[in-house]
Amino acid sequence: MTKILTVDDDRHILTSLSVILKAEGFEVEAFPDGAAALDAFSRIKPDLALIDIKMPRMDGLELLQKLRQKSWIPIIFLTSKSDEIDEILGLRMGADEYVTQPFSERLLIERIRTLLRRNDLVSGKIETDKSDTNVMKRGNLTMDPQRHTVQWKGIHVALTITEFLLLQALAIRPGFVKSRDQLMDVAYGDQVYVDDRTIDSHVKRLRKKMRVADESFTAIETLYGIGYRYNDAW
Amino acid sequence: MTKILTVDDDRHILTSLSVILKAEGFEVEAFPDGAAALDAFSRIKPDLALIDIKMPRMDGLELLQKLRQKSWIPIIFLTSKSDEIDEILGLRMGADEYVTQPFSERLLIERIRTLLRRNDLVSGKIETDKSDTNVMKRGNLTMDPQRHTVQWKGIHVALTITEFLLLQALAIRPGFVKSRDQLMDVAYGDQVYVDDRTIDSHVKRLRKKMRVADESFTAIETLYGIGYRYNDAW
DNA sequence: AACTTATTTTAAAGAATATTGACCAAGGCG
DNA sequence: CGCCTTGGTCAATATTCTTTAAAATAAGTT
Repeated sequence: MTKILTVDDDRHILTSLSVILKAEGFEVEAFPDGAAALDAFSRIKPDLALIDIKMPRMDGLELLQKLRQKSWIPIIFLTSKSDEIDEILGLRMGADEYVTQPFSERLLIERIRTLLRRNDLVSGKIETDKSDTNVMKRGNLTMDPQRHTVQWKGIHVALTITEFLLLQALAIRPGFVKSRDQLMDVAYGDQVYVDDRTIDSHVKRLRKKMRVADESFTAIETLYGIGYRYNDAW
Repeated sequence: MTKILTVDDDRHILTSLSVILKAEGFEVEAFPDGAAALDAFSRIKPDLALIDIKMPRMDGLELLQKLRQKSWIPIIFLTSKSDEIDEILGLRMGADEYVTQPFSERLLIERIRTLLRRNDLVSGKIETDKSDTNVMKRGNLTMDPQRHTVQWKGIHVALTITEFLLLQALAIRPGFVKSRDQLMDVAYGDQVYVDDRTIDSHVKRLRKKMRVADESFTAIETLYGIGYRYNDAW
């Protein structure tokens, strides 16, 4: 059964979400704060997460980043209309979708189903190997954020954290162009700024390491004047 | 349901628009400024946008340009009678229509319906694939700004940014002539000026690349002394 | 047809962007 | 501490793209 993780400090919203989702046949695991959700994450192995962007202690963006170290399940943010700034950041940092509060029930469900469908399609449906939820497969690429391991065509490739995050940022939506700024955000979080050439440098190292496993590795494309794109032919 | 995005810094107008549009059975997503609208755009996936041309921070023209990087939904500008200069600019830059304030309710609705109808006709109705955000289809042409991909009759064609923007500017309104100045504005934004021959050069390369995919490509027509026109026979 | 104007094409200079190797700084760790 | 890994920056080089100029062709005009 499809499992959804919900995180919101507002109890009311949390229960209302539960009701809605359960009515749709989803299994729901609800948490009042990011820390608790994070701890339980590996045990629960949800298929999708619904996260409030504004929370005390650990906010949604921070949680997003931490979760992305573990898994690349689809993540939907709950935001209020006025949170435009966070919206930008969240999107750039690897959230998949947004739902603004107060949210329409129908809309929310629709978004969830779309994302689940997309993920099934992309990962090839079979890969949803429940024994190890957080292993991600995209064509020839396999990444396990927990163990920090990467395989290309089954061959292990040792990456540094930055390289790993960069690859993850690229591979999370195959075929989509990412500007260097976007990649920066995913890999470093906002605030931090590095030179564009630094990204290039990492891409260079990434490609080089991948080519050790596969001489004809070309899955990371350069789009002149735009950014990079991950594209695994398969 | 047909979704309309509205952007205006005047709250009164924003609400009055909402009332009018909702009464007509449209779904409305309203934003007080360009930045917010832009951020939310991909999530909302509107079928049409109504934009005030005069706004603080990011003005309508700037927003238009940014939106055109993402989508070619019909866009209507709200302008005051005295904004003739902007009108010209906006038209050149790819807006579809104008409504001058104070606007007649009937007129506005009429314009909206016309544009929606046209768009349905042009895009062939079915193509409105909501699941995949901003893919644009015009007859044999498919463009995806997020992936930066172009297909002609299903065959992939690799374009540079300028070529991409130019093609987009042409294809956004099939059958309508665009002067070189207009094309320039869309591709570069106003301010920047390049020689007319430069446009020709790009058109030449565009045609050449398209002919690789399709030897008999003729969708970009030259109108002697006037400009270029995109016309996909279908 | 001769003339004028506009477009296409070619070729090449010029600008912008990307790649790469080298270097240095910071931090981890024996 | 000294060694090693990693990450960031720089600068030289390579690549790709854009623009321009000029010649060739085409289209409109008288």
